[in-house]
Amino acid sequence: MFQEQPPCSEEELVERSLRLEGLSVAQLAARLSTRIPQHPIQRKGWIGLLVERALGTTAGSLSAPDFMNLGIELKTLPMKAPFRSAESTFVSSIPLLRLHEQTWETSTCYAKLKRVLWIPIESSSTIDFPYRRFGRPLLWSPSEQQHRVLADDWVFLSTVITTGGLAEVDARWGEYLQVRPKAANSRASCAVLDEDGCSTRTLPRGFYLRARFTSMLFSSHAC
DNA sequence: TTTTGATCATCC
DNA sequence: GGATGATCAAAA
Repeated sequence: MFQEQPPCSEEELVERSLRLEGLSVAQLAARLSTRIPQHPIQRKGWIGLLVERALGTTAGSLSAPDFMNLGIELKTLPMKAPFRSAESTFVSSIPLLRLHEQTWETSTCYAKLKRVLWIPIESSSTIDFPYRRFGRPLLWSPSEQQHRVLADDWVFLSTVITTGGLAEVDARWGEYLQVRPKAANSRASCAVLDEDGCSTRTLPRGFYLRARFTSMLFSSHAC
């Protein structure tokens, strides 16, 4: 199956991504000689994989930014209207047993958020899936203000988790970042230490960016 | 089985 | 309508 070679520079990646603007899902799928899954439920994550192939990502399933050599993470972003993202954005799984070894600066979360190539895609249910179009990509790094809030969120949530408070944490915590389940289903489990330091099991979690935040991010870069 | 890619479906 | 918790698919 057709796949682009990895881009050698940020400029090349941006140039390549700009060529997606205005393309429909059907058009990009045709260029990559692939078929669109029939059922909506089979399309979860499919757009992201399609764009990865179109742009030539290199990280595979590693816990690293998609373009490892460039330090850039790729995210498709469903937009229900201009500047209105429809969903939260998964950032990274939370390594519950090793989180205490990380700081914000060394975290896998920050590794992905320090530079992101956002590819907006129409997601309104009024547009048939194949006809949804890609918007103008945005190569973004957190502003000083955004960085401050993200760092605060991460430190706060991570501190609660590493001190055994995970059971209390839910998705309402955090201003820009939130903690939510990241698993095949609610019966999935992974190891974690409880508040007494005893090994137990819990639902795997991940850090997500709130839709409110990604909407803001796009409106602040509007021309 | 785990990590990636996310969106679905329900509850408020 | 929006946010939260649950879930689905591909790849390794």
